[in-house]
Amino acid sequence: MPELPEVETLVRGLRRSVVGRRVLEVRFGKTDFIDDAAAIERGVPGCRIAAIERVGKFFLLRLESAAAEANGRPPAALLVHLGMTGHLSPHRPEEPAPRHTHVVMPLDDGHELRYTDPRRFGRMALLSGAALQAEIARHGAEPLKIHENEFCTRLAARRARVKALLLDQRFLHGIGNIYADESLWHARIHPMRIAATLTRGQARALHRAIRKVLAAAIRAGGSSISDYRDADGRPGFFQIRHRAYDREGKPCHRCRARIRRILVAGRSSHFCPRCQRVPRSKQA
DNA sequence: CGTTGAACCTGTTTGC
DNA sequence: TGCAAACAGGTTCAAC
Repeated sequence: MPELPEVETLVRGLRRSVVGRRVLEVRFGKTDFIDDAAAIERGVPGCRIAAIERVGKFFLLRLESAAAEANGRPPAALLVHLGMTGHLSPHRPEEPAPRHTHVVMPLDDGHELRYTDPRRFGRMALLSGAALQAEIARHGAEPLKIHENEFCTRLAARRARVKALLLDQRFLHGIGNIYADESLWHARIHPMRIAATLTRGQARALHRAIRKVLAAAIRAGGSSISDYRDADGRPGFFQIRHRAYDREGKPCHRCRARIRRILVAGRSSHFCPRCQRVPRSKQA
């Protein structure tokens, strides 16, 4: 569910509601998606949430603790990834917790921060210092920050299918299946095109399309396909502006040809067979 | 380097 | 109607 725009929307909501709050306690349901639940149980209670950042599809809850400072330990951060079905938001304790609520953190303002995730493809880890740096370093550039020239240069060096590359978090950090398909539609590029064979103009168009799509999606509060909600429980609205994703058989908004769905990099890929021409060579 | 398929897990939708 | 298969916003790993 959550790609960069959804995580960004959630981060903005959480900044208003939980930054500055102190975590009183951490309670767990299932913990098989957590790197080291015992470390979280030990290290998080008593900490103040000093800041919340988004890194790709990750949340970074920066923690401040008097104990760590006194011992000269580097500040820790709680890293959270929502996987396919994760959700993170504050609630009143009297509000019944839905099924699959696996982490509950009561805060000093009477609310509790809950992590809910039916499939448990998400991830949570308490990291600091070198381990935190390493985790961030293994991922690629932020798609809204990378410069056009660098984007084009890196694309030109790769023989992978462009869709596979957009989904590769070491190439760009934060794009998932929805925004890959939407960006390729806007740039009029077939998902199976080999990255290095794109013309400079096409590469620039893709860079521009990614920026445009992500920015518009953030303004719309993300895409709600079935269950995504922001920190205040409201759905996003970008799904009504999808041009390719989940539109198999529906008319292309540019040329009315029927949107097709094929498998690329093991993922459903939606594109317009007329606007996004098949690679000359073969395939698709 | 790159691709494919499976695995992780639960829920919902689709097809016969 | 009912059950099984297919599919889902993600990531990782083995095998080729």
